[in-house]
Amino acid sequence: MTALSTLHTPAADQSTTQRCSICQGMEPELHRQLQRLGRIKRYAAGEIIVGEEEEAPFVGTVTSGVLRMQKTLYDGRQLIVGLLMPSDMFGRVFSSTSNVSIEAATDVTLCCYSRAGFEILLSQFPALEHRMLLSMLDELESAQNWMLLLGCQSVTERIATFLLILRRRSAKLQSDTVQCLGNSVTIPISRRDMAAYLGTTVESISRSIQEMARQRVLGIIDPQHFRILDERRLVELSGSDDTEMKLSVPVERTLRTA
Amino acid sequence: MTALSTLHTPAADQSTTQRCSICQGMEPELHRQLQRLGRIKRYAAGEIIVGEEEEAPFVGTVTSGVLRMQKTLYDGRQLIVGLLMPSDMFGRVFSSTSNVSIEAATDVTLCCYSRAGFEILLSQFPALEHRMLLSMLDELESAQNWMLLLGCQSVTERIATFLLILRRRSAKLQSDTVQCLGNSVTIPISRRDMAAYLGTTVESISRSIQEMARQRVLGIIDPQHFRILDERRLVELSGSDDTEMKLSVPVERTLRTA
DNA sequence: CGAGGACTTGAGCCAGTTCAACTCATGTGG
DNA sequence: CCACATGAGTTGAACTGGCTCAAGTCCTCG
Repeated sequence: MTALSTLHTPAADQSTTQRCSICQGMEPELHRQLQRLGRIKRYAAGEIIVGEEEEAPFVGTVTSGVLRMQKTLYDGRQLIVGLLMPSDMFGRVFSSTSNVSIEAATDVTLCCYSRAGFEILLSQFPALEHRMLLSMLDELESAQNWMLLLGCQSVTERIATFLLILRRRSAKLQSDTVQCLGNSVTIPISRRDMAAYLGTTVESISRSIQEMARQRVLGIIDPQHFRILDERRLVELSGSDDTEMKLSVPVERTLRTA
Repeated sequence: MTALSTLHTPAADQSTTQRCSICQGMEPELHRQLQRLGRIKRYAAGEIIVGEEEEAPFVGTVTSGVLRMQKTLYDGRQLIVGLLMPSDMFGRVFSSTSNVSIEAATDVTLCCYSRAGFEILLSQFPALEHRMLLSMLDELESAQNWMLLLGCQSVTERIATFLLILRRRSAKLQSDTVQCLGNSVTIPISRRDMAAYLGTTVESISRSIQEMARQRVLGIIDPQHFRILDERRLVELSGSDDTEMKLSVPVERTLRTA
C-alpha cells in the first residue's frame, strides 16, 4: 500500500505541526513528541493513500489539498463518505485495517504519524485521547447529518447544502487570507467526486447548478468558481434553515463528513 | 424532557449492570461506581426519551427493547440514523444537547446514568474513556457503511442488508436462548420505522418483501416474522458478498447504525 | 360492533438516471 | 504548430425505480 510517489519524508517542522488541529493547546512535551513522529508526504491527485480493507501503517493530518474517504460496492458503485480538508485527521487508530479507502482528491500534503507511535502517545497522554474522543463524537454527528441528507433530501437540496458548507468552511480557514471576500465559493473537487459525495450523478449536478444559475441564485464564474447571488434563497433551497445549520453542524469540522 | 411515564427509577442491580457492554471486564471499583450511578427507567413505545437539540441530562444503555435515533427536517421528513438494541449505549457525552432525538421504538427498559456523573467516571477511569473511544470508532464505521447503503443501494438491497444484519444481531444476542433456530428473522420495529431507517417508504418496503416472498427467498410467517428460505440469494440481493459483510461490519454493534 | 392502526396492493406520475452527443480545455507526438 | 486524443463539463431525450395517492384487508381494542 501507500504511494510509490511520495516525494520525500522529512521530519515535520514546527510550522507544520503547529497548524494541526490535534496539536492545538497541547502540553509542550506532547507537541515535541508529535513533531518528532510526524513525516511530511505528498501525493498527486488520484493517488490512493490507503486502500479499503487494507493495512494502514499510519495516520495523519491534511496540510494542504483535499482527501476523499470512499467506499466501493462489489459492482463498482461508490460513495465518498467524507472529504478531509487541511487540519482534518485521517486514518483509523486502534484497528489495523481501514474500512474506507483514502485517496487524494487533489494534490495533497500530509503530515503522517506511524499508527503504532501515535497509539503510544494516545496511551501516554490521556488529554490527547480525550481530544480524539471529542473529535470522533463530532465526526459521528456530521455523519448522522449526512445520512439525513442522503436518506431524504433532493439533489438540489444536497448541492445547496454542500455549497453552504463549503463557503462556511473556507471562510473559517481563510479568516486571515481574506481571499474569499463575501460570496464566492470554490469547488475544490471534480464533478465526479461531487456526485460520489452527494450520492447522485454528474449530469444531475450539472443540471441543478445550471438551474440555480438561471434563477439568479448562483453566478457561474467557471465550473470551479461560483458567486452566491441570493444567499437567502440558497439557504431555503438547502432545506435546513440557517439556525439549524449553525446548531447541528460543529463549525470546526463542518466539511469532515457533513 | 424525559418521560412522565417513567415507572420507577430504582438503583440498578447487579444483574442489570453486568449485562451492559460498557461494564464488561471492568475493574471492580468502576463497576461499583456504575452500579451506584445507574437508574432503571421504562418507557412505552412511541415515547420520546430525548428530543432533538434538547438538553439531555443523562446517558445510558438499553436493557430491553429498541430505541431509535432519528433526525427530522423542518418540513417533517425524517430519517432514523440508528437503532439501539440491548447492550447499546445511547446519549451524547461531552455535549449538553443531543443532535438526534431518541425515542422508544418498542417498550424499552433503560439503565440511565446522569451525564455529569458519567463524565466524571470517564475522567477518573481512562480505561472507560478508551472503551468509549473504541465504541465511537466502531459506530463511525457503521455510520459510513450505512451512508453507502443510503447513497447508492436500491430499496431491495437495503432491505436484504437489513434482514441479514438483524439475523446476525439476534443470533449474537441469543446464542444461549437458542430461540432463533436457524433461519427465522424477527423484525422488532414497525414498517414505518423500517422505512425511516432505510430511507424509503412503507409501500416500497411492502412491495419488495412480497416480491422476495414470491421468489421464494423469504417465507412470510406474519408481518414481523420471516423465514430465510434462500440465504445465498438473499446475500446476493443485499449487494455485498458475505465476506465483505463479515469484514466491514463489526459484529458487536452491527445494528447500531449499520 | 365500530374505530383506528398496521400492512398490502394498485395505478399513475415524476425526479433523477442512463445513454448519447456535443463543447471546451489540455496535452502529446509528429 | 497543427492534428488528434483525452478528459471534464454540459445538454438533450428517453426511460424507470420508487414515490404518491387511494383503496383495500386484517387485526386489536374500547
